[in-house]
Amino acid sequence: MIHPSYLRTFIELGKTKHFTRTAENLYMTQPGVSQHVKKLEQWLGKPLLHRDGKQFEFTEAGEMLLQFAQSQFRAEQSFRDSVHYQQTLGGHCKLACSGGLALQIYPLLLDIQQRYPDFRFSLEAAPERTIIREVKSGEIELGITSEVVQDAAISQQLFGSDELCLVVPQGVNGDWSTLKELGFINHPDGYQFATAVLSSNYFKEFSGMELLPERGFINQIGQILIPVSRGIGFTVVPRSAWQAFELSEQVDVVPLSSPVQQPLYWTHKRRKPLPQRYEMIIEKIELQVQSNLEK
Amino acid sequence: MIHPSYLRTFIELGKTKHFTRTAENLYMTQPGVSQHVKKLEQWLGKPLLHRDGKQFEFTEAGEMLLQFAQSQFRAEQSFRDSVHYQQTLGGHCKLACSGGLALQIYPLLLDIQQRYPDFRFSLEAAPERTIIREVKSGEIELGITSEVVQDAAISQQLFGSDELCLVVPQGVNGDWSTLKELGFINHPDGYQFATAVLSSNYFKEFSGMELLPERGFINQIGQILIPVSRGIGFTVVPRSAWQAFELSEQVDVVPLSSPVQQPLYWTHKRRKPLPQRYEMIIEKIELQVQSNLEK
DNA sequence: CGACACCATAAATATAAATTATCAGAATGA
DNA sequence: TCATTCTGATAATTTATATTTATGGTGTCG
Repeated sequence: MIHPSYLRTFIELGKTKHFTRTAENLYMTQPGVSQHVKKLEQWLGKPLLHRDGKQFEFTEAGEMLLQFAQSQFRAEQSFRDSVHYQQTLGGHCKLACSGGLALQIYPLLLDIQQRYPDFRFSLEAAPERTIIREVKSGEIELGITSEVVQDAAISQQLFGSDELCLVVPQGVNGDWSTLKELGFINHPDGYQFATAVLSSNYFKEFSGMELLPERGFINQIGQILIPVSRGIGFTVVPRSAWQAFELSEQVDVVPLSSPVQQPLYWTHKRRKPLPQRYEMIIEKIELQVQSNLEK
Repeated sequence: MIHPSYLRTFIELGKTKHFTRTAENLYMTQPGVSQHVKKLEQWLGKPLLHRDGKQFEFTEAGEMLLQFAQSQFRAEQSFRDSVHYQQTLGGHCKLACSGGLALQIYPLLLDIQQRYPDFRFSLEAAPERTIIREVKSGEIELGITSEVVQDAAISQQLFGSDELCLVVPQGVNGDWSTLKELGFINHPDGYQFATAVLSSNYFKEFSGMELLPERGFINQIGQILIPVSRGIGFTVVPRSAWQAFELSEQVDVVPLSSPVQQPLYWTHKRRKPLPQRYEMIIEKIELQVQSNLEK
């Protein structure tokens, strides 16, 4: 890319149409202006001036370069302005969370965007492991996870919890034998969730997920409970996922003797403080999660 | 403005997130990368990296700079492309001519623009002197004039002519005494035109415009002939202006014993060859002017 | 705990840009 | 018409800038 001071010189030459006066205005010497123009011509590979002795006119390329140079300087100016103006009610926010939470959170984000159109949101529904990986890589800036991440590069804050629900087809009881017969509907976090719930509520019978027949796998949050509602199997999902299921009355939630709370952590890079624009989002999401617990 | 090579380095750092590897990829040394980043930070007045020992993350300003730098490079690339691609069927064409011709020419330009939307036209209707001045200053690139300009910076080519018409109210004869009684309706080129026509057709009686009463002055081409149509005075305009007058049947054109042809010259800067994009325009206008003569 | 990987800093060197000095052509004015 | 002034181009020199080399400190991993 060309040295911008050459462009500045050329812009001034466009105004004065006079080498010597250009030099004076820019506090340089006349040969400097000549050399700048020559550099620009070498760079573009085209003459910028029709020269006729000491007279000159701008060529087509010259006129175009004037336009371009000015646009580059304007772009720089507006960039510097935007850097110095801290944008707290706008900007690109990149988040990721579980599918169940995503269904609840997305409307909140849209509300914000409607009120403050300078916001732009990317919300990804993804499994825990993916979220953690993407936070570490910087693809997303703020994740919501339930796992505690053992990584010095990651910082986490507990802000709420989501109860894990054992969901069975309508009218089915929660006996171990029934569950074993039904079989398990798996999803990206299925093994982790099921292990947590079954090991503490069926500690006598449960001895590992490998012994339960897996009846299917689905990674669309809206669809995990469909096979359950049709009597095909049982599964374990966060309460938020069950609440978000449109046919929630066609499945039953088995009351658990020892409920399992799934903690919710804000998860982001430790060394990179979250930009201010996340403040409002965090506040709204925490409110939403608290209201879930009260139901 | 900042040296672009710093930006290039920063872009590479954005890709590698690694000083040493950035240096290798750009065939420079590691301290060079550090110094480039430092220069950029001094320039912006904000840190670009959250540093933590040898680890780092981009700050908000850093992310913004990455975006900006890439957009600057893209802009430069597309500029260079556009310079090397000769645009013959598009671009900004700046023309000026008399009002009468403007009325005829403007539809031609709009036809062209409809077919080739990359064109952009500025057509100014102006008096001769204005046209010449603006061609010299570069405000317009191509003018149509009737005068021969004695100026080494201007180049002209004869391409047609427009007949000057002595226009009187309907039913009025062209006797000198009648004209003198009617009085003159003046316009920007009125004295010049009238002097040319009257001195060669009324050479016995005519002895200067000062002796004719001036009944009005108007610089809108569509309105010059209105006072004439109402019997208020006579005037002299190019045939193109009379043809363009919507009430042309409400005025009479006096047949002249010695018709006066107004030459039409393409007028532009001598040292600045007309860009190719004017080719089609010139062709169309010349055709139009020739068809005027045949009427 | 030692070896290595990584980035920062300072000094030295290399590169690039500015100025000075000078020339040549064109406009200006007596 | 001819000297004078004004303007821009070029070459050589100086100055400024950027890059590299050398080195140091810190964190990481086996």
